[in-house]
Amino acid sequence: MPRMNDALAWPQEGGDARAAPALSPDHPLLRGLNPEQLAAVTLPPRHALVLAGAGSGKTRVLTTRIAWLLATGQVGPGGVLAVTFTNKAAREMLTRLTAMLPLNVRGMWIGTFHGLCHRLLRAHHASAGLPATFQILDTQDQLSAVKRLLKAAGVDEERLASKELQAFINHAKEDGLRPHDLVPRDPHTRLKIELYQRYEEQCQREGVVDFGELMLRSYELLRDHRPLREHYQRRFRHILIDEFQDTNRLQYAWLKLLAGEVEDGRFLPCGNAVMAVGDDDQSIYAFRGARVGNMADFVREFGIEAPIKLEQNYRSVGHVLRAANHLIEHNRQRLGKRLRTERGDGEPLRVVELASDFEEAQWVVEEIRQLLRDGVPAHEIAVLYRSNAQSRALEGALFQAGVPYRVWGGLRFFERAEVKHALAYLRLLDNPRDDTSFLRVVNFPPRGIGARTVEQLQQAAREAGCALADAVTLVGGRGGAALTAFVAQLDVMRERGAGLALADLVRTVLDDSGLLAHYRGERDGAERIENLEELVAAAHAFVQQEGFGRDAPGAAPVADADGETTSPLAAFLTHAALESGDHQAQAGQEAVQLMTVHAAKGLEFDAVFITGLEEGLFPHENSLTAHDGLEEERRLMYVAITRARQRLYLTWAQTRMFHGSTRYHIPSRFLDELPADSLQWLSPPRGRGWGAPQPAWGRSALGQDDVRPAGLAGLPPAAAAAPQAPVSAAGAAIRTGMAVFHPKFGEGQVLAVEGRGADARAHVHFRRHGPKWLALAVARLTPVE
DNA sequence: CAAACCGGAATTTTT
DNA sequence: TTCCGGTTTG
Repeated sequence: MPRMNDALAWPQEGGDARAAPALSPDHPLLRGLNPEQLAAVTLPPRHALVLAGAGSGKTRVLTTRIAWLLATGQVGPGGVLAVTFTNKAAREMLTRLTAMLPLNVRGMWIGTFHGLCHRLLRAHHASAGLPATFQILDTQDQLSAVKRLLKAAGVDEERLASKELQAFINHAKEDGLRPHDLVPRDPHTRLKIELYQRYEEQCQREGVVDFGELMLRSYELLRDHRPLREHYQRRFRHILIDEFQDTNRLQYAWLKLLAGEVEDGRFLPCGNAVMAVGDDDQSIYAFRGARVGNMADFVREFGIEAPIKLEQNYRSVGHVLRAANHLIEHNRQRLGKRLRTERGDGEPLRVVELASDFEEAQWVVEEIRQLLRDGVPAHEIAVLYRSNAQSRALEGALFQAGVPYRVWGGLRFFERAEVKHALAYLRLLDNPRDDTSFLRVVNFPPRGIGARTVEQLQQAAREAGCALADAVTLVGGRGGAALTAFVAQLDVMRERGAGLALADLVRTVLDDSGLLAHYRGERDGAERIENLEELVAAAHAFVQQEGFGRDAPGAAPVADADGETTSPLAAFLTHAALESGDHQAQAGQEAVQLMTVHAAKGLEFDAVFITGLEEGLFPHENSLTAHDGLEEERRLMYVAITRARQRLYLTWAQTRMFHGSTRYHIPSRFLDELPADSLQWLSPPRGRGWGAPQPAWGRSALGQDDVRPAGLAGLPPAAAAAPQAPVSAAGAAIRTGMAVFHPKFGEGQVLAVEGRGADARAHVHFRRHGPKWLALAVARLTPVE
């Protein structure tokens, strides 16, 4: 336990009071801030809500605020609590802060919700009812724990899917609810509550906590231990939260506790100040428990008179912002905010309609090649989509064209199977009761312990009420012997590792466990071995970075910032669990970036393509049933638009492969919600057919780019796309791009041909009658020379 | 124990 | 269509 009277926080007590602050507005820290930013940075100590629009310099404000508070002696490093959602954001804050001020970063509480909760729980594990060695279950581990539980309870997957139970548990925790807080409305819910209860018992027995538990347990720790709570309430004079719109119920409750709430809505005047920074228009994580409503609640409960609005955008040109503002005004539930720029109009958004997802991909790639020829760096080009499945067509086209690209998403480093196996061995060294890890590697690499034996072991452990590792002697026969040998092997590893530096310990485990040997013998094992080598390197780097000292023995206790002790191994395991690592070794830096709109949040690019702008896809059909689902989709579109600095493309395709069959789509309603005079249709505007004044699709009609040489391809979409295989109808081969004649509709151009045989259909734009789908078996279409 | 086979599901994601 | 997980088969 840290000493409760720590000379924490504020300089008056810490004895490091600085000279009277230079409060003049020309203080070097304040240089270049606009009036709103300045107001936020220099606000006197009181609660505040900062509504920070996209690209408004939010991170700068947050970090400068902290720097300002420190530099002016209003608070010491120990008195600041700054919370983010991602490690990346926390890291960035720290980096920028240390660039502004010479600081001892180690004493500062800047981190993710989960990282900080973890820190609290480690420091006060006994009060929280946790063993000192408790370990963290990631999502995968949690699911296997749930599956195991269901099996033990004799509930089969038919009756209750493991994923459903997992989601149930997580949502309950996000709302701060324990099993006894839940009311069973029906038998199914009753079952889930019952299993939630048993899940908790299982985790407790095994000494593991899932992500939700980190949050909930530390909330309860503060709630139920008054001296401790008051200690931290006194300590943290300034609490800052980033991305406040993404907080869930529990996270908000946690913040309120630290801010001095004693009981529902009643606050102790403990003199601290909470600065919540967020953007309700960028709230896109309701599906994982985020509650935009926390912003309005915050205003009410913390007595905010007027939020500080950061509406000056430093990222995008006028047309982009106008489109974003216009779109988001279709949402009803908003705090209200309007982005402005001083960067000039720039060029209008380019809207393109294509016949199929395939042609969309082709078109995008052609356009990308032109951008590259114009000198736009590849990493400044992003292709965004609503769902991951859409990346396939794009990847195919990029690959064929030889354009280097990088897809975001997929498995992260610490989530790879081989890495998880290695980590499971390491976890068992620290905590032999970790049954999830035990089961993961008990027969991996294969060592003759089959399903039957494991079954027996689980049975025995259940009956004895002990961990699997402690039950091995209870299993007889050949299986029992193999199990005992396995546990003995772990013991040997533990002993051998005791005197080693972390990286050497990891290497020893890789060898002794047989993992390396196993993958060496596998055909596709090379990459896995590389990753395991990478793990050794990561352990080494971790020790260096965390300052554990080069020669610190693996098990030697090392003091952390608050005088707590953790072994390097335990710290490394935490690191692996809380920071799942990069998305993939970046295959070549200079690459076009492909990602979902969600993944693009917080990023910016010179040129952005938003693809798949179709009803059912974006907005996604599944979202329409959810409460406020459409508004969230619209916010998602808002996020997508505001990623672009200069040039923004919006594409949609009439047909798309969806679950293996072709689906016909109409354009997204979001296209209709954009200001027409900020759009430049590169294909015929919908509903106007060819009769309308030719807009077009020529270079001449394009917006004048005042920032970057335009030089875009301006291709006619369908005509430029690769011709499809001919489909013959009534003897004549109808192909994409071809001019055709129909006895009733007259002349037109084929935009797409799809299907085969009797089902073959063509999408034709007729001069007089607009776009039509025609069955080739029926329609009398003839090619025009 | 690995390969082969079948059925079902297929937004979005960080910790 | 593709991917995953589960089961069956060699």
